[in-house]
Amino acid sequence: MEAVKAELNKTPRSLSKQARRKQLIEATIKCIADKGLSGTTMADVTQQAGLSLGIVNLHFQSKEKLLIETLSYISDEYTSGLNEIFNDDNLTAEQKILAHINFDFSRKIIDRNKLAVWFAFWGETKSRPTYLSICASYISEIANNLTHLFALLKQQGGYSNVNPDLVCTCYTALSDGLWLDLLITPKGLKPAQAQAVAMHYLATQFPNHFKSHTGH
Amino acid sequence: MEAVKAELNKTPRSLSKQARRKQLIEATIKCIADKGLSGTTMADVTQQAGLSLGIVNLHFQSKEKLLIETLSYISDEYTSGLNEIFNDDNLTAEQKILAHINFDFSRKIIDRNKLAVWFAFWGETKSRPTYLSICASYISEIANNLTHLFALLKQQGGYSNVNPDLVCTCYTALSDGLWLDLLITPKGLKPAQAQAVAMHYLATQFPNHFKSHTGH
DNA sequence: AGTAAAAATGAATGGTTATTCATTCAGTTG
DNA sequence: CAACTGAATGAATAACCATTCATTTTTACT
Repeated sequence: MEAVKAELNKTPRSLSKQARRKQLIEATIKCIADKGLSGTTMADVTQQAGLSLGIVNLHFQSKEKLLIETLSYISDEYTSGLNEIFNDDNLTAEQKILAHINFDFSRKIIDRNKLAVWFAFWGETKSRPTYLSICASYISEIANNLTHLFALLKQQGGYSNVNPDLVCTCYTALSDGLWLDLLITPKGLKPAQAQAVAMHYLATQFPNHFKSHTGH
Repeated sequence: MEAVKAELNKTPRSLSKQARRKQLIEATIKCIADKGLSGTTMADVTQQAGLSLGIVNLHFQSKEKLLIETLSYISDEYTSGLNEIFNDDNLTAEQKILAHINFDFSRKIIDRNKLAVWFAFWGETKSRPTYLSICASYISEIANNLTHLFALLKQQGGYSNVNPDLVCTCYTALSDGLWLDLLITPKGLKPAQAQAVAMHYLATQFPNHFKSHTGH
C-alpha cells in the first residue's frame, strides 16, 4: 500500500500496474459521483485520470470489469478497516463497538463521492448478480462480527433483555440509512450528527456503556 | 384512479392518455428492477408494455422525462399513502404512528421492484439535481409530520427524555436502511422481521405505547 | 358507410460510446 | 548507444440506442 503511494512521484510511465489500476479506479469513483453510473463513459474516466482513451481496456479489459473492480475496491477498504478493529486484541468489546461507530462515520468512509458509489451499485444489485455477490460477502462477515460483540457486551454488562441479532440488524440498517441521509441531504445532516444518532440507538440498548448526548 | 383501472379492459387504442402513461411507467419500473437504470432501453420498456418503439416519445417526449415521471410516480404513491394517515382525524397520534409503520412495510411499498427503483434513483441524486429535488420535497414534508406525531406522543405519554427530532431522524434512517436490507438480502430479512425491527426501536422510545416482540 | 381526428407503429436516422490495434514513446539491457 | 520490451496513445471501427416521422390503424362523429 505504502509502496504504491510512493510510486506516485515517479514519472507516469514507470508506475506499476497496480498503481495505475488504483489511479483508474479512483478516477472512476470521482466520475460516478459526478455523472452517475449510467453517465460515466470511458472518455470521462480516462480524462479524469489524465490518461488516454485506450488505457482502461489495457488494464481492465472492459468497462464492466473496471466497474466491478471499483465496487470491490471500496468494499475492501471498508471491510479491511473494520477487520483491523475486530482483530485488535488490545480492545475490549465496548471499545471495539466504539471504534466501529467512529469508523463508520469517519471522513474516509462517508466521503460523499464514495457514498454515491455505494448507492449507485446498490441500486443495480437486483439486476446484476455480480454486484450482489460482492456486497453479500462482506455484509454477512460484518454482521457476524458485530453480533458477536453485542453478545459479549450483553454478557459482560448484564443486559439480559438485549437480543444481539436484533441489535445488529437494527444498528446496521440505521447506519446504512444515515449514509443515505448524508448522501442526499448533505445540507441537512452533518457527519457528527449522524454519528450521534447511531450512538443514541446504542445508548438505548447499552445505557451503562454508551451515552446519548443529544437527548432532552 | 378507479376509472383508470377500469379502462384496462378496453381495447388498447381506447385507453386514456393517463392510463397509457401509467402503463408505460409500470413497465419502466419492471425494467429498472430487471436491468438496472443504466441497462433499460426504450426498446426494453416498450416491449415490456407490449407496445411499439415510438410510444414513449409520443407520451413523454423523451426517455429522461419518462424516468422523472417514474420517480415522481413512486414518490407520489408513497407520500399520498402517508398523508392519508396523517390527515385522518379519527386516529390518535399513537394510531397514526402505528399506521405509518404498517404502511412503510406493506406489500405495496416494499415490493422489490419498487425498492430497486428507489435505490436506482437515490444512487444518481448526487449527479442529477432533478432527481434530488423530487426526493428532497417529500422527505422534509414527511419528516415534519412524523416529528409532530412524536412530539404529541411525548407530551401525552410523559416521555420527558424523548427528543422528537432525533427520533424522527433515527426512525427514518432505520426505515430506509431496512428497505435496503430487503432489497439486497431478500433471503435474509423478511418484511415482517423488518417491521419488527422498526417496532423494536419505537419501543425503546415509547415503551408504554409500543412493545417489541422480538426481545429476549 | 364515410370522413376526420387521434393514436400507434416501426423502419430509418443520427448521435454516442465501448473497443480495437497500428503506431509512438519511454525505460532497460547488453 | 543501439536494440529490445512493454506501456501508452488515439484515430478508426463497430455496436448500440434514443429519437423522428411517414404511414397505418383505430375511434368518434355525422
